Formats: sequence, C-alpha cells, structure tokens
Amino acid sequence: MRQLAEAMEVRAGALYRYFATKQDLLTAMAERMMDGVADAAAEPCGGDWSERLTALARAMRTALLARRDGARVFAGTHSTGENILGFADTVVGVMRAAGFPDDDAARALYTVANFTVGHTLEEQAALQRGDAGPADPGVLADTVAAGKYPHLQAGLPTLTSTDFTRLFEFGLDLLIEGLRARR
Amino acid sequence: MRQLAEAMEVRAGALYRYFATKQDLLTAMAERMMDGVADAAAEPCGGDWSERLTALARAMRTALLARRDGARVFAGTHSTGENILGFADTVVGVMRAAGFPDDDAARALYTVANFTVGHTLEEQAALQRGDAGPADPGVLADTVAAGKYPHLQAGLPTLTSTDFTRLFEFGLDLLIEGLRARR
DNA sequence: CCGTTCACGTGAACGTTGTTCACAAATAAG
DNA sequence: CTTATTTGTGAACAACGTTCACGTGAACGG
Repeated sequence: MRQLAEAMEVRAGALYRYFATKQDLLTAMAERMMDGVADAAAEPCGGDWSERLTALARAMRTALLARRDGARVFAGTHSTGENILGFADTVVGVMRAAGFPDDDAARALYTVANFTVGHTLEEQAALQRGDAGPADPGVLADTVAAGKYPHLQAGLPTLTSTDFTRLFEFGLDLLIEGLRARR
Repeated sequence: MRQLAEAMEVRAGALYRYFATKQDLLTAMAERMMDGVADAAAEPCGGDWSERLTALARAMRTALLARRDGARVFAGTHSTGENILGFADTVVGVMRAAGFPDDDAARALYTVANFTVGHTLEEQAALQRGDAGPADPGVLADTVAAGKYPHLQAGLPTLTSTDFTRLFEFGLDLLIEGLRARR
C-alpha cells in the first residue's frame, strides 16, 4: 500500500478513501486485468466452439501474464465485476451454443478457468524465481541422476523445459478433446 | 510463526534454529502433506492407467484438503523432497507404462497437478469464505437476474453448487479423456 | 569431579506491513 | 462569504518475519 501510494505521490492512508481494504483493491485490479478478455470469442476466429474456447483461455492466460503476480492476484479474489461475469457468460454461452447441456457448460467454465489459473500461477512463480523451466534444472537433475526416480529421468528434458506456452497448449488441448468426447 | 511457537510452548525465535525462513517451513509442510500420496497408484485399483492416474489425482486433492489452506501452501512452494519427487515419478511412470511418449507423460504430470492445485485453491477459498458454492449465490443471483448474462442464468444451479467433488471429477475426466484421445 | 563445548531457547529489539483516526486543507454549494 | 463536503495528512496501532547477544542445561574429555 505504501509503495503504491508513493508511486501516486500520496500517503498510504489516502488509499482507504477509495478502497476499504487491500483485498478490495486487489479485487478491483483483478477486474481490470480481465478487461477485454471476453472479446476473444467475438473476433473472426472461426465459428467452431473449440476454437472459441481455446481463444478465450489463451486470452485469459495472456491477461494474467501481462501483470506481475497476475495469477496470484486473480486467484485470491472473488470478484463479481462485469469483466469477470462477462467472461464467464461468454464461455458458458459458447458451450451452450455448441449444444452442451447447461450444467456441463457451467462446469467447463470452472475447469478451464481453474486450469488456466493453476498453470499461470506456476508459470509466474517459476519466472520470478528465475528458473530456466517449470522445475529447477540444477537441483532436480542432480537428485534424479542419483538413480531413484527413473521416470523423471526419462522425462527430464520436458520437465525442465522453458516452453510454458507449449505446456499450456497441451493441457488446454486435453480439456478440449475431453469436452469433444462428451458430444 | 508466533502462533505456531505458542502451540509448541516456545518463543518464535526458537523456530529459526530449525528453519532458516518461513518459506522453508512451508516447503517442509508441503512435503509432509504429500506423504503417502504416491501410494494411491500401488493399491489394488485396476491395472488401467486411467484408473491409476485418477486415483493419484484424487489422493493429491484429498491431501491438500486435509489441511487448512493446504492448496495455497502447496502452490507457494518449490520443493524437491522425496514425497513430491516420488509422486511425480509415479505419475510419469504410470503414463510411460501406458505407452505414452516421455514428453507427453511429463506434460501430463504438470497438467494434472496444475489443475488439481487450481481447483483445490478455489475450493478451499470458497470454504473459508463460507460460500454455499463455487460462486456466491446471493450476490451472483441478483446480478444475473437483472437480465444481462443470460448464459450464467441458465447455468446458475450448477454455478452455485456446493458439490466440489463432482466439479473436480468433471475436470479430471476431461483430462483423462483428452489423454485417451492421444492413444 | 571439574571445565569446556555445544545445542537450545529466551527476550528484546528492528523494520515492514495493513489499517485507523483526529485533524487540516482544498473544493464546491447555497 | 459562509457553509458543507471531499480529499489528503501524519502519527499512531497491532501484527508480522526476522535477528542477535545472551543465559541455560546437558554432554563429554581428562
């Protein structure tokens, strides 16, 4: 709060004229971060529901990545602002238009959102940590090379990869294909 | 730290003889939480890879749910202890044994783990908040009933449901089916 | 049996955090 | 011009993670 206040050339107490608590401020920030994310489904991106849902998830990840600790801020809030509700409505709308029943459409929203937040949380934690990849290559490589964990050794190149986008796309594709299997 | 110290009938400073920092303590707690989780794949739970992976994910969620803020603690750590590595190795092992290529096996681990953490994070946040369900029914219902967000209105019963287990199983099933589609 | 060593815990302090509140200054209204 | 109303100040509060000089008690070698 004091840091933000200083950047605004104001004292910390002044912020409490606009936000009752730090949580409220963070919630408002989360709302702002989601500005325009729902539009990702309106673009000329093909009428297919899977492409639209993919575009929405990508837009959400991009929005979270655009700010430092974006995912952590978002995960800690419970906003009912118009950006978040608009995004949610758009996602559920895409699924309903594709013929999914209402309850599956709702659950798909939560699943995609939870996965996206979970992934980006880990991604930003690793970036801030200065890791080369999702898992710290140094420590991990040594431990794994000792002989235990043979399967981790086999997957080591991928486990220590820096390509978070590829990892995200992999998980997202799994969800999409899983949804496709439900008709 | 002071609260924990009090519960141990000790002063806060004493804890720093055992953990250099609060983060280290939390990391050790995360390690402990994962104790025995990898065993979920060894039980007589059918030789099928999908059942084993399902059992592992469920065990992880259960372990996180067993402690207050378990998911938040876990998400904030970057442990290389034997429980976490053992769990990771087991998951990758199950996938490799099922015939998945090494890189897909590794990515499947991250995807399932990220989804599980993301979901449980939201679940515990809602529980602590005293919500009836994933979304606060009171505020949401009013906003939605106003006419905007027609799709949210359609999915409202599910969106405000308390059945987190069902929601988790839904997402997990999506991932499993997505993986099955990859052979 | 004594003196040294060492592991362990204390208590007080430091700097930082979110938050509150009586008060002053600036702005708008009547 | 006077009265409200809005906005920001500055000092304080309790709580937090963390540090450190110092006491204490047990273990151990001669």
